[in-house]
Amino acid sequence: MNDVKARPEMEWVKSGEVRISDLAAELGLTKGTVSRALNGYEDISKKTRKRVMEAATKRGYVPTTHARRLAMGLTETIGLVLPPMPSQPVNTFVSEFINSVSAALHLHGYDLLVHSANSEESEVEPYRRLVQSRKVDGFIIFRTNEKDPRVNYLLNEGFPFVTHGRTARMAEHDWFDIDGEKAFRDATSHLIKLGHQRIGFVGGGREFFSAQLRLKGFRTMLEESCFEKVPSLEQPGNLTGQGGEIAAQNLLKLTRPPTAILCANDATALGVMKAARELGFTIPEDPSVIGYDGIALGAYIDPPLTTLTFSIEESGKEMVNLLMRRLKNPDLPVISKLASAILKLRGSEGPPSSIQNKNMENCL
Amino acid sequence: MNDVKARPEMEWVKSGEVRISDLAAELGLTKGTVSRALNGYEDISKKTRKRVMEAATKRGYVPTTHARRLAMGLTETIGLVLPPMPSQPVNTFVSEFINSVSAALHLHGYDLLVHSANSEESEVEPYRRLVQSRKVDGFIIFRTNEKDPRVNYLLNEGFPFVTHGRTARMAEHDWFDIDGEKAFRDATSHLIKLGHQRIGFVGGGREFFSAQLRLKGFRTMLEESCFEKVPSLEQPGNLTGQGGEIAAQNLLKLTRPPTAILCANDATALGVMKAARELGFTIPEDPSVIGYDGIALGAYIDPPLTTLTFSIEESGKEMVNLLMRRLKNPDLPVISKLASAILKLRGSEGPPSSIQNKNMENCL
DNA sequence: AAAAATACCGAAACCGGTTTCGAAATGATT
DNA sequence: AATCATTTCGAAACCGGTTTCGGTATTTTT
Repeated sequence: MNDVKARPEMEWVKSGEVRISDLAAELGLTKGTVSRALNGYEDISKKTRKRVMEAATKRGYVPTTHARRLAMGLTETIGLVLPPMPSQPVNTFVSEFINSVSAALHLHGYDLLVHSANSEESEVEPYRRLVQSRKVDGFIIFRTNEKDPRVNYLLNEGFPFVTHGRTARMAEHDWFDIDGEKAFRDATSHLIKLGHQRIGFVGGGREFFSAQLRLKGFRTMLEESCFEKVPSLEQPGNLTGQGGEIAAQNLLKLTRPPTAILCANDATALGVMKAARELGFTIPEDPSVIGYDGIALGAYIDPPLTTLTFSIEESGKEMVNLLMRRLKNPDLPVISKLASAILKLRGSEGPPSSIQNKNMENCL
Repeated sequence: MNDVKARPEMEWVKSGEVRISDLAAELGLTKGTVSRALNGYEDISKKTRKRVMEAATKRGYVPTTHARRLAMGLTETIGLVLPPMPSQPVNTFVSEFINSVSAALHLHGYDLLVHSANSEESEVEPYRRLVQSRKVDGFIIFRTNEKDPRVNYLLNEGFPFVTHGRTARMAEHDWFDIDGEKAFRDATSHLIKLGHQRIGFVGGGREFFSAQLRLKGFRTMLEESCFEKVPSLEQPGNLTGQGGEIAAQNLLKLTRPPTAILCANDATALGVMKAARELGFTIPEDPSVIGYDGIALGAYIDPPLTTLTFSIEESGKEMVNLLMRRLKNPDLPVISKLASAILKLRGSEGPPSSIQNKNMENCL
């Protein structure tokens, strides 16, 4: 082992102060050689490589990110823009999702840049800025709308991204989604099997594709079971507790109120439960309530909220996989992945208190 | 207006493709001149500056971030490392906080880099990596422990950061915190005024400084009101619903159970309420329950959860202010800011069902 | 009108890495 | 031993900006 002559001023206390040129000078090599040694090029002798590696670890050399990225022409960073939040968000999806995405990206050596949307400007503005300043290599988009300006912009720009949720142009971009339609078919079927004959539905805004798909699942299952359509049992909502309250009031004041209410998400379901209580109804006997999202808090209320749940962890991982694939080869065909939600029975649903009609096998 | 001769190939469709050298060539200037013109240097004539600016906007020139940062020797990025999350978080603090911090940083031209902590490695490892690779200029830290390795590392490294929450070394670093002690004095006082004589407390882990301060506030107010100390009324918790359940079982099985239970956070309170229900107790008559965090969903449960709430928005803003100040001048003296929580009465507390002793003015 | 001051811009170094290219040193071949 | 192939490394260009310095061209001063 050839011991390098120790310098008198051995003050490498602070980390991150040693540059590649320092290493090179210390070893009597050039920057280029050190760089190649560190990056596993084949044209470096074993001996030199070893010397370089040892010196690097000893001195705690870590390449300066910006320099490396500039030289290599990439950012190794993925952008995630938080959509404007309701003043009081109800579910923890966002933080769990960020956590999962960040962890998955890290495995690939990527960083996560989180921006917040300024509600005063256009929805695509943050994306435009991020693209133009070349701060990111791609985007993770969630909470998609059917006609999504962000998707339009990025598609037009030819910039890589993956969405959580489908859009009208889903054939043109990679996406990951939960099969909300199937989820709501399942939930509806579950209620029908319990004996419910009148099932209400509280939806989300028309702009949310996912909410539309959930409604579709609900309708499909009713049709398959030969239920007649009752438009008044389908109430619009807005994915918030307040929306749920209003919708529930409308539903429960009907001359023949539903014996079960399916909600587009858990926040809505909580609003429904609150309104139902205030109107003197008792859950789950009358009416049953089912939500969607699987929020942890649902387990602590009375009765515990039955809900459709899915793995946010998995969502993040899968989306990162899709995005990494896209970045490696931009010309690959578009792919997508559909995961399913599972019905988590917790107690806010049950058989209807009075089984009015026993003619359940309508159309079988 | 001197119109630049239009080029035949006007295909600047894709944004982000024009470099400063392109601009310079087009204008017959040098890179340096264009750069100075764009950055408001005084040694550029009005005419040239105008020409440059117009060409820049016309061509949609945006400087490449990494190049600029490398040249200027800064990252304009702040790091935020997500602490390992409970598998099912109940509150939305993290997402709201990220949102607020990100927005505030953006106003200063800074980006937010979010990392997730790998639970297998040391808590400081992500910080070390971020520091060494020079990816960030500073950190936002939250959920501090009394003895916090992250704080120790960064202080030792002399690296800028601000914490949300105090630490044992709070005299050495900038911090922002909610005055949990005062908050719990207020809440305790409120319960005493309602007539409660036996008040239980469910705390957080000893490692969380904030939880300790809340306990202190509780004790202080009891002392001031000349209540005798009853150790069994102080239960440990872990800031989760499960912890609340266990603690509540212990409290409510006492021969003389408390008529009110103060909880270190809302998740705990939810657990307490659940356990109380299951044991046949009725809130708020017996016992009253108060939480801390102000989670939005607390308004939808039955009864709505009375809680101590504070502005996460403000927290984020203030922390960014503190950090920006520190970055501008690292040698400034340490400062801190304490904000207060307010008691949001929603219905889970009230007078005790049986006012046992009327000797309320104990020591006044 | 000559000298001095000022305005304005070009040239070049620099930030800290990566990568290409070619040359020197070493080893293999005949 | 001369020739050719390999191994190994240095030199230099490059990524895309910023900033310092110095030199004309233009004004202002005397």
